[in-house]
Amino acid sequence: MRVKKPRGVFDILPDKLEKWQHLEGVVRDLAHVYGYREIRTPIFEFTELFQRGVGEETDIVAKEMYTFPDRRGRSLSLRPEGTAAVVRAFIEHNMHAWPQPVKLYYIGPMFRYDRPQAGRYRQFHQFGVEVFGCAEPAVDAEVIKLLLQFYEVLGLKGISLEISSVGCPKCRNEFTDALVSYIRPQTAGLCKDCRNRLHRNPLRLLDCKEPGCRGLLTEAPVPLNYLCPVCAAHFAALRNELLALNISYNINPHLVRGLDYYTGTSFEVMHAGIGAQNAIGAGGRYDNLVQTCGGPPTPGVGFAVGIERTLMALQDQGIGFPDAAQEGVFVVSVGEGTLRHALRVVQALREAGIRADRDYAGRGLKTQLKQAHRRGVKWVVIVGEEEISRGNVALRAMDTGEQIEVNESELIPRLRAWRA
RNA sequence: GUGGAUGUAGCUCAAGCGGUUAGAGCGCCAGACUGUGGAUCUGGAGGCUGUGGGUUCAAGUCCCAUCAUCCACCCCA
Repeated sequence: MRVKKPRGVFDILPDKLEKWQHLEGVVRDLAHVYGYREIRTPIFEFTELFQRGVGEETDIVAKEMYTFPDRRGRSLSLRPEGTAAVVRAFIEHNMHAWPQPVKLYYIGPMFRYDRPQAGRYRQFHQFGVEVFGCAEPAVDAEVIKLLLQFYEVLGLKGISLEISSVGCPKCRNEFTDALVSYIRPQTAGLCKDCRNRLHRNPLRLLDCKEPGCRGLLTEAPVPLNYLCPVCAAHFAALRNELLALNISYNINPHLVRGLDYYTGTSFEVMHAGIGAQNAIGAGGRYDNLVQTCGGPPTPGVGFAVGIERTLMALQDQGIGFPDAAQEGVFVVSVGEGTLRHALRVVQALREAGIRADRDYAGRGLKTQLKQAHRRGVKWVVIVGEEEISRGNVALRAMDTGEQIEVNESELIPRLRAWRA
């Protein structure tokens, strides 16, 4: 039996990859302009990093990690998200001694052992930014602005931004107590999942899609009403910053992020039309994460973008990218013994930096032209016995069918002039 | 981990109630057209019908299992 790819992963073929490369270019340009520098961390880390960083109780760590022992029995895991590793690197390289804030971005594959579905894969790709060492709401606003501008540059419409604050651990504990005591008398009306959430992670009750639960929760306490004065002031200041940046948003008091490390600000960008997994980018503040991972107390804020989901959203809207057209030249040889001559022409073009290809087998002229046509090249150079005898080659424009004969030495300057 | 749908050529799909050599369109290769692409016509290659069992004289078709894909739940980007 043929070997097939594992479940939930995919190949990216050239046609598609050109879209990826365009998106990656947008990421790099934008991050650069905003003053972020790229960091690359390993694909795997000690399992403990994610247990401590992401949280042992989260589904991601509890049941979705690719975890395996290395040859000495240490437990390693493929990274399920990007932030924990960046935090580890921040600590390990003493970045707190760098000029603050430290602004980093990353782009690369992540791994989660989930059941595949629209917009969800076992190996997927994220681009994200992290800012360390500045607790100002202005930074929260900056990363949100960067996130939105990313979609804007790509041309994606129909996105919505939702923001909220889950508060610091102190506010969160108060809120959780209030929520549990509010909902406990009505436990019977909750769905099975929510009865479970009540014990494991009461916050998630707010996120339930069951109409019955939503009904019970309309009047329930929300984190925003339990913020301590500091967290409340931060959230108010963030709203002002967003206003200054002309960013429109919805406050979603039921917005809940799935990772334990979030504190305060949280936000999510959604796009309808890519299926049930409609979050295409999300993030928030994590002011305790660096310390939790063994570093000095350092505030942080960042986001992650799902690249596959973003590309899906673009496709859903029929947004094409600037065609990475098959610019280039196809060299056709005609007649006995012209293959060698065609090789020299191809080589000269390539060494001049012009994309050039040819037929290797000396097939018929018609066939070679057909090849050139199908490749979509704009120019064909015909190296034929007749032209060679005059020291020339023929240059044919495939779009107009116009064909002229030029001296071989003029070929490259001529192509260069026309390329503009 | 749970539930539903679907697996036939590279792609999109046919094949009566189980019946003889599994077809078509598109694509691919070639020829018509030994010096000119997109059109037309002709021919060719390409299949263990996802895989493994079972029922039957006979299975693409019915049954079971398994794998994969899609969709949804859980969860998340």
